Amino acid sequence: MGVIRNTKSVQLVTEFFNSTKEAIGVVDLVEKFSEQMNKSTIYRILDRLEDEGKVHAFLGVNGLKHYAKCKDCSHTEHVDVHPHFQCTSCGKVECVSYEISIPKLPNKNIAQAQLLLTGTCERCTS
Amino acid sequence: MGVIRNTKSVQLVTEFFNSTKEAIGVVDLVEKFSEQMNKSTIYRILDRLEDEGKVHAFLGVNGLKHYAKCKDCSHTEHVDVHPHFQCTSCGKVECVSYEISIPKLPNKNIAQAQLLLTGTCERCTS
DNA sequence: TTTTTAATGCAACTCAGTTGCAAAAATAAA
DNA sequence: TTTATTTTTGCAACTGAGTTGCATTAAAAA
Ligand SMILES: [Mn+2]
Ligand SMILES: [Mn+2]
Ligand SMILES: [Zn+2]
Ligand SMILES: [Zn+2]
Repeated sequence: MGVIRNTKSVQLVTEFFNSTKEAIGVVDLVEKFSEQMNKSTIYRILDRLEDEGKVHAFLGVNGLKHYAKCKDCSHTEHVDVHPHFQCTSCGKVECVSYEISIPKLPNKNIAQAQLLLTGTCERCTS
Repeated sequence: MGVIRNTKSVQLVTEFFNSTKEAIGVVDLVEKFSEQMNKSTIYRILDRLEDEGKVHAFLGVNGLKHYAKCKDCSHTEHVDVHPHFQCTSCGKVECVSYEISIPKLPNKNIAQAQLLLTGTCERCTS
């Protein structure tokens, strides 16, 4: 497909995802890079990185799109079905290393499962 | 809290939820009742029904809010932690009777788990 | 360097969801 | 039943995430 070009903006976003294990919501990303690049550019870069298998996306509790770096994914093989955790206190969102057991349902063909866990993180759990 | 008033609009929405087991997205609801009531009214009625425990809400794959009737919930006790299924072919969305096993994570206090299953439903599975 | 093709900025747009406020309807009080 | 009180509704305008068309700019290829 599209050969992703190594632009200044792509570099910045890529570097950011390499520097953190946490997931980040689009709003924060747009804000974070508001001085470096346009809103549309971020959305488009995220799209590209996503279908290249560099990052993966999921929705937080509020339905806001979040992104995090992929570990062992590629454009052709997107092995990224793990739960995500969102702290209702500090807002931190992260990937959870845990195998989701996909329930078998009669007469249904379940292709994917998205599990979103909410609660309080290590820092916020008193 | 607020004593929910038995208006014509509330009746219509309530009757609808009593008539189906499927979940329905807000867009479809707004469309369905577009001749009977205003968009804002639907959203407000859904809010009220939700915190009265009459219906429960969750987000579909696209992040669109969906509603379905509650089985054993009340205002004080909202026992509604089951998975939801969304057919990627016909768009049907429904509640799944299946116990979600909430993973224990070290130093995290997990309060809630939302599981969204996607695939093809009975009718769409050839 | 020149040519080709992809990426960007910008501004305008879409669409789900919200809000303030005056009018209408439901319930409570008289 | 009539009147007073409180909730609900319609409407129109707004918010905020995400998208789009198009002209310009920057990468990569030739
Ligand atoms: Mn993840
Ligand atoms: Mn349900
Ligand atoms: Zn936290
Ligand atoms: Zn189907």
